[in-house]
Amino acid sequence: MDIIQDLTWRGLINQSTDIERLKEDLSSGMCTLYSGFDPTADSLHVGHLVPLLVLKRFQEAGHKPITLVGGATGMIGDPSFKATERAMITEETVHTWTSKLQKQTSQFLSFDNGACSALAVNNYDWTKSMDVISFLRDIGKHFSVNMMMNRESVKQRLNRDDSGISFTEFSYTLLQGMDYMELNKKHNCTIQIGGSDQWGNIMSGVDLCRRMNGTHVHALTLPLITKADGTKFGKTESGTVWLDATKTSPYSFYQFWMNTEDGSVENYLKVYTFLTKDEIEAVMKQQNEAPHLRHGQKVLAENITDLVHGKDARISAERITHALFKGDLQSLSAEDIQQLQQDGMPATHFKEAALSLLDVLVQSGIAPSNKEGRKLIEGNAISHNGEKVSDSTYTLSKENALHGGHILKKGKKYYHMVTFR
RNA sequence: GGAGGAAUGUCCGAGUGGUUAAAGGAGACGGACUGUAAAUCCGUUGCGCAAGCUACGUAGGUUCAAAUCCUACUUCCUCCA
Repeated sequence: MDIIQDLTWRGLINQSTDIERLKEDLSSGMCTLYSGFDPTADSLHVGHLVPLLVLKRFQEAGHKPITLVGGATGMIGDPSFKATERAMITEETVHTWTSKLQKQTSQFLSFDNGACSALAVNNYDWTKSMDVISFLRDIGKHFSVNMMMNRESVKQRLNRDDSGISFTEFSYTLLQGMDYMELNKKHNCTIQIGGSDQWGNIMSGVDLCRRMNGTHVHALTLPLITKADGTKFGKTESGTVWLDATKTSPYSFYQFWMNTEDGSVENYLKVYTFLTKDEIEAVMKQQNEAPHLRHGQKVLAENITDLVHGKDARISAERITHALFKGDLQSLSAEDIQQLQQDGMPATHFKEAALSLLDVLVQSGIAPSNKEGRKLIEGNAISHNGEKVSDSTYTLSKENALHGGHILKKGKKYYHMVTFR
């Protein structure tokens, strides 16, 4: 199975310029491809993982991947399919975020792989020194405003009667086009991949390469990952699922995948793991025979957590999971409790010797306010070391601890460890 | 620069002087059922134990009473030989 067949089978191809010619180019030797990541936050999230892993797939198939971080484009803001103008981010913040993303994107690729070694670039490097006149004359002349306005990605900004678009954001696509042209010229990069929302921006680059470099280059977009019911993917109770371990702990990350609904498991296995077709079919066979065992979810969570956080972190996450969901909390040993804390289970330590349950809930962030906390307790949503508690004057202290720790559960699956002085 | 229009809770969106902590929807959270699934059903969804407090772009004003009226400001949208 060649790389395109593999990607097709995984459902990873949404749109491409000339798939036949792309196949030819890929089979006739090493190709260079890139994908860009703009600093819109201080970390990437699970959505970004898709293009990142596709770069890896290409590298494993013998091609050269380039990760581009948008030190320049991040200052402008991509308007594609955004309902409103983005608030400006300060230059300093963009620089900080850019360097964080650079590290993150690099962890998935091999930079020591002979001709196929990955390359990491920052579009700030070739954009910062460009002057206005050159930009307008050399780049701007190749873009038709009429065509730009016809793009689906900016239509809602142009047509809605309560929003608009600034010249700044409208020009974004020129910068991304320039990136592709630049990488094509310097590194003979001939493929750009990105999410399906990036089609317009990628085409800007394809056109610019043709006009300025006289080269034929490819565009390949990946589908937007959604849940089985078509709703947005990548969010949990606590928000976005980040790749940064300090923002989303490996345990929460692992749990996110464990909670995948049955209808999406196969799709996610194809998109997010490097398991082969045969392996995935075997997993799905088991899954379909006994869905309640959640075999598919386990394989999924295990593979992705390994990839993003490493094996040790994954094993820790599994230990926590096993202790909390599989066993009887009361039977945990003192070592188990210690291990849970080391493994990174959400935890809060109090300097006091004892506190009421309500105070603990609020001060540890399990409940956002006293009122919420009371509601949870009265609503029978809180368990302490495995026992439901519905009395808000209940007090936690050394006396009712379990080997020095208190395991609180909110709802069905949110666990939090609390310890006292 | 001129003329007109808009700004409401997490989001969308109703509301044009009092019964409005603000309809409806989405989302979120909790409960039941389950398999840490989906679907379904029920409840909650500004803060406060409470009295009460704070909220409808910002700052003032009118009034017994304002999200609703007036003034200024800010931001956005539409049109202009």
